[in-house]
Amino acid sequence: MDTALLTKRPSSTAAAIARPFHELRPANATSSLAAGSVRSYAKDDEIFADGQRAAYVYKVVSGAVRTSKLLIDGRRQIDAFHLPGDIFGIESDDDYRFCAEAIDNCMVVAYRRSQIESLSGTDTQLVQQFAVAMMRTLVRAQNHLLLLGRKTALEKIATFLLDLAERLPAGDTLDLPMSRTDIADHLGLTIETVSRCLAQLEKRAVIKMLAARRIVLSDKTALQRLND
Amino acid sequence: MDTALLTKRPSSTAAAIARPFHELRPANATSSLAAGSVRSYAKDDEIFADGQRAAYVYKVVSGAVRTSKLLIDGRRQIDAFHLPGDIFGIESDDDYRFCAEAIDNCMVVAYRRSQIESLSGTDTQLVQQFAVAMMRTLVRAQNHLLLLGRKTALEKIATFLLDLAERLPAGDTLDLPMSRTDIADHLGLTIETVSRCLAQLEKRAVIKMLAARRIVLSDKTALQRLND
DNA sequence: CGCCGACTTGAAGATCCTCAATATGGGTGG
DNA sequence: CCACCCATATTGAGGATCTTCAAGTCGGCG
Repeated sequence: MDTALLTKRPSSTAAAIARPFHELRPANATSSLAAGSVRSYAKDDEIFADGQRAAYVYKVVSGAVRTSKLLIDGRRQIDAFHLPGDIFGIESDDDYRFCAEAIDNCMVVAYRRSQIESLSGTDTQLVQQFAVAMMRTLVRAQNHLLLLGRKTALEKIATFLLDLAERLPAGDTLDLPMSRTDIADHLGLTIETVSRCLAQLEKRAVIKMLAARRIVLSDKTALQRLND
Repeated sequence: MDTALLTKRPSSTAAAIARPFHELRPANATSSLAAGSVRSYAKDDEIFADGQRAAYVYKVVSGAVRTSKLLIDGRRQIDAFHLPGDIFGIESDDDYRFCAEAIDNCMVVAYRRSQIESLSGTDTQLVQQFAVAMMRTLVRAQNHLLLLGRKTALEKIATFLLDLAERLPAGDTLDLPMSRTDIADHLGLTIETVSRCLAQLEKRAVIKMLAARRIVLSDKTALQRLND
C-alpha cells in the first residue's frame, strides 16, 4: 500500500521540489487506515466547489492549487495558494466555503474526513498534522489581512514574491505556477497593476524577469524593505 | 470558586448582552483547575503586545477588544473585534503575533496556556471550546479576506454593519463600541471614507444614525444586497 | 458653560482601475 | 524545425474610487 502510493509519485520537477515525502504520509503502519487516495487533476480542474459537502481534506503532492471565493458579480478572492506539502479543505462545518482548483497539472492526496475524525484516538500523528495545518492556514490568512488592508500594490507584490521564495525550494529564481490573474485575485489588484509593479521592480533592478513566470529575486534586501 | 467568579460579573448593559455565562466557564467541577482569572481593562489599555510571550488565551466577558498588527510606519490592520463570548489570543507558537487592546472598559477571563495544554486529556470540554474558537477565528479571517481584497467601500461598510448586528444581541439598533478609526483600520479604509459611506447609506435611508455610534439598520435587505 | 476629542464635510490629489492596443512566447501542426 | 496562433502578459491613456489635507461641527464630560 505504501509502495503503491510511492510509485505513483511523478518524476516531474514539480515533485522534485516537493517537501520531504515522508512528511506527506503517516510514518507508522497503524495509520494505514487513514492513508488517503491519490488523485490527479489537470490545469483548471475543479477539486471541490464552494457549498459542496466537505467529505475530504486534501494534501498537495505536486503542482499547485488555489482556493477562492466569488462574489455574485464574478469578483474573485483567492485566499491562498497551496504548494506541495500544504493541506487545504479543512472545514468545521459540513460544507466547503471555498472553491478549489488545480493551477497546473497536479497531484493531491484526499483523506476522508469521517476517517480522520474517527481516528482522533488512534492516530495522533495524522490528526495533529491537520491541527498544525489549520493553525498555519490561520496564520497565513491573518498575515494576508494586513497585506490586503494596508499595503500598497508594490508592497503587496514584494511580500508575495518573498513569501513564495520561502515556500518554493528553489533559491532566488522563482518559477511561478500561477497566472497574473491568479496573482491579482490573491493580492486584491488587477492583472495590469501586477504587471506594472513587476516591471517597476525590474527597472529598479530588484528582480529580473527571465520569462513572465520565471523571476529572479536579485535584491532580496530591497524586497524585504518593501515588506514592512 | 464558581460563585466567586460569578459575583464578579458586572451588572452593566455590556454584561447583560453577553452570551450565556455558563458558556464562558467549564460546566463540570473537574475543570476548576482550568478556570481562568478575571481581569478588567480600561479603554485603550493593552491586554498583550505583538511579540510578547503568549502565556494566556482570553475570553471576553463584557466590553470589546481589538487585535491588530502594525507596519513600521504606523499603518494598522485590525484583524478582528472581539465581543462577549469571543476567544482571542490563540497562538501555536510561543509569541503573540498581534497586539490586543481594550476598545472600551471591558472584562476578560485569562486562561493559562500551559494549563490548557496539560488538560488535553482531562478537560475535553474546555479544550474543544478552544478548538471551535480557533476554527471560528479562521472562518472570520477568511471571510474578511474577500472583503478587504474585493469589496468596495460601501460594500465593506454594509458587511461590517450586518456582521455586527448578528454578533451583538440588540435587534436593529447597533451600539458601536469602536471608533471610526477602528472601523477604518478593520476595513482597510480611512475614517473619512467610513464617515462618507455611512452618510451615503443614511441618505439612501438604509440606515439611520441616532448618534455617531448608535445606528439603526432600517433596511437590512438593502444592506444584504450590498453584502455580496 | 466651555473645552477637547471624535466625527463630518469639502476640495484637491494619488493610486489603482478600466478600456484598448500591442507584444510575447509556449504549443501545435505542417 | 520552423512558422503560425492564441492565450497570456505588457503598455498606454484616461477615469473612478479612495485618500489626503484642511475646515468645520458635534457632543460628552469636566
